[in-house]
Amino acid sequence: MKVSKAQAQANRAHIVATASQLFRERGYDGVGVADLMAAAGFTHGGFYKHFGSKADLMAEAAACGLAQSSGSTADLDGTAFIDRYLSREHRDARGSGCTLAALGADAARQSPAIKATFAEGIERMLAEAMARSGQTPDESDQHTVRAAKINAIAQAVGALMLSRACPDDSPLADEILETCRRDLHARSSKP
Amino acid sequence: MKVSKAQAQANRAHIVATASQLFRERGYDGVGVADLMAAAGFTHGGFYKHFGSKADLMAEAAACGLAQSSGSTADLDGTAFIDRYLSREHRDARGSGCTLAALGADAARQSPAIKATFAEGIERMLAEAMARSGQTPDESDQHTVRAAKINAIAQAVGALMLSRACPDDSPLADEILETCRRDLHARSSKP
DNA sequence: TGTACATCAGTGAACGCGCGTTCACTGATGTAC
DNA sequence: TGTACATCAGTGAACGCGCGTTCACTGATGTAC
Repeated sequence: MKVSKAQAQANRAHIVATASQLFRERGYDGVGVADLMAAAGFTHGGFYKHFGSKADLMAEAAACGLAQSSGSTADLDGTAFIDRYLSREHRDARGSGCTLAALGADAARQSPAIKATFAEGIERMLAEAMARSGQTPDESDQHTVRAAKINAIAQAVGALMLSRACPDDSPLADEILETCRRDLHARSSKP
Repeated sequence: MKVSKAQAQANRAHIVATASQLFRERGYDGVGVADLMAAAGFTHGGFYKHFGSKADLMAEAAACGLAQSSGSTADLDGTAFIDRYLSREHRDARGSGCTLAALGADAARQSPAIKATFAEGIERMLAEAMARSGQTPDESDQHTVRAAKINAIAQAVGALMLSRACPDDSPLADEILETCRRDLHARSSKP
């Protein structure tokens, strides 16, 4: 049963979005092609009509996840972003959360193509963080602002990852989130 | 061919240490039992004379890696530790480097037993960081010092992970390391 | 101390299973006349 | 506009392969007499 060109394109996009979520939840090695296609509502055979290999999809899913997790928070200012990023809700919703924190460590073991996608994702998150903090972009202290954002992103991503590595009911998991949330607020208010 | 009790115990410890290194390099799903036993100098069949399952070994290897990566730097003061932790050498030597940065994201998808081991590892790294900074432990500002160390560890672990997620020759990979190194130095010198 | 036997760490073949990938087939879509 | 045919997204069986795990076997170690 063939399907219209527009439908096929929508199905493809849906597979990429589903994969992006499942990979964030279970890691690249934790999701099989058959798993993934079933989750998207298809049988596994059709996979190779859309993608050359699982690795190809991994690269596309990474790009999709990195674009979406930054885009969805573009409306927030710095303070609200920090609260949401380092919330228990975000920690417990890996599938719909930050791709950097969920798959950054996995990316380190993947192909240069995927690593390049992650580097672009970090640059985008950086650009958005700078836009969010409402700096005037007319000065040469851009350099200082960029450094501050790199520090903040590293701390936020690290805190989220470490919090997730703790058992679900661990007091340490909450302590890491709260401590870094307070510190990042203090840092962003007095530059 | 049987082997002396002492030798068997040494072999077991060697398998755990080898596993700890391989897991840090390739992730839990990236290393097979046969791989691992061959790397340790054995055939795969003997594995189950030492461990109940691969998951059991994963827990032991995590404990081993977390104990060793902190212990090996106990002699350094805060400044030297930061320089070593956020060096290119550490970034490029995942197998012998920090288990938190290499496997923290993987741990989030593993059993509560492994997560508990990681939480203990974070507590140990915290205790050592506090000892390293030479605070007098007689005050109730212990609380403030602990918060500062949590912030520093989150930032350092996040920076290392993000740097590793970038392509090998990426300027961003070095920039993240250098920026966070400078910031952590500034933070630790003026409390 | 010397001999006989039980133990058990390590070997290597074999197991079922799920993985990524391939393939012949289907049938609605899109195109040519 | 209507008819005939090529296209190709999606199906489901099948492929080889490597995984975690099991097992019968070996032979030096450790123990009992």
